[in-house]
Amino acid sequence: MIGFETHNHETCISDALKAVETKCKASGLKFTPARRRVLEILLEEHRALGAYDILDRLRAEGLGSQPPVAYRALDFLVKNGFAHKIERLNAFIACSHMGEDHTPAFLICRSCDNVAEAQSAPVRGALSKAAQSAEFRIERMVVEAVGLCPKCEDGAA
Amino acid sequence: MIGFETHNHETCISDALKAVETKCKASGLKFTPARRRVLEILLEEHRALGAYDILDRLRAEGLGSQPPVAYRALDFLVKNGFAHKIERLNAFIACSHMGEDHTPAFLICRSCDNVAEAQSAPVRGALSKAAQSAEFRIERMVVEAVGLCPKCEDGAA
DNA sequence: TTGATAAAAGCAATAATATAACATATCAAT
DNA sequence: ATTGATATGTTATATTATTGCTTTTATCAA
Repeated sequence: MIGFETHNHETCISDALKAVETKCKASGLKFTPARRRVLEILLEEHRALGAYDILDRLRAEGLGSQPPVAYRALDFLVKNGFAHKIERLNAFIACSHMGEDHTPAFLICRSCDNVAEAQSAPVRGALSKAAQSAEFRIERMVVEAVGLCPKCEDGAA
Repeated sequence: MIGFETHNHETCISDALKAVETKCKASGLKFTPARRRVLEILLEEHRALGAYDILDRLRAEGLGSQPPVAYRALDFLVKNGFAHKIERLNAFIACSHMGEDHTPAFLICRSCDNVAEAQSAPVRGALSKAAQSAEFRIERMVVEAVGLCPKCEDGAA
């Protein structure tokens, strides 16, 4: 799980961008400058950003100034699995498992708002059993846990 | 799991209200008219309602006309576990397991927006394992699955 | 190369969701 | 009765998200 531990951020960004480029080319998706820049911003920050935070940065860079600019780029990224929306925060974060087909589960620190992306495959398994008995067919899942990350647990205990 | 199957709605409402009354009395919580009415509305509808849907009804009944009226009542209900917020829908629903200490998991039908509340204890178990390896301490969880309920699966397949 | 067409971007307006701030009222415990 | 804590009334505003319409750009077939 990528999340609270440190890592080489430069390669993390460039690897992710490369993976997305490849996937877009393969799928005929258009990885336009605005979409690319929004993903870069999310990757650089490496935390959940609100649409208007992103819009502010786009504005500052002359890449657009109206809400739809940000929302369209984010829609594209989310729809194609390159980013996720954290419902709890009304915010967006770059995907940590580019390319892999996955259902994410998020660990959200309530103190510093950092977000780690865990795999929710076991979670999905557990829930689908309950769903089956209700004859409910699960298509997508949102799993968000709120708590304290290691740093904040130590610092602000 | 309460949810998509039919049931006796009258007793379902009155039982829930009675349980909440009891719990409030026991805990020294004030179950005021506005709070009670909001819970009643949620119980009657038996589905997720937006804060402004609720506000409209309160307005029509002369119980208050400004957003804070609805949000305050909802905050009270959610904080004390009598209702839940469905993050995915920005909407609120009465709890189906009044009194029991539980972490809910929701099954949301994308077609009719009905919501069933399942238990997420096994889900929590699955996730806490992943969280442990990241030294993350989970305090609360949101589990929301989107899919098709039995009725809509049959009807709109 | 051009013309058709589908996707994306530009732009203005507004909708939907939620909170802040502050004054007033209620109620329970001293 | 006085205090302190909680709840309500009210105005205003903040935050998040979408609609609708026009113009531009990319794609692709003739």
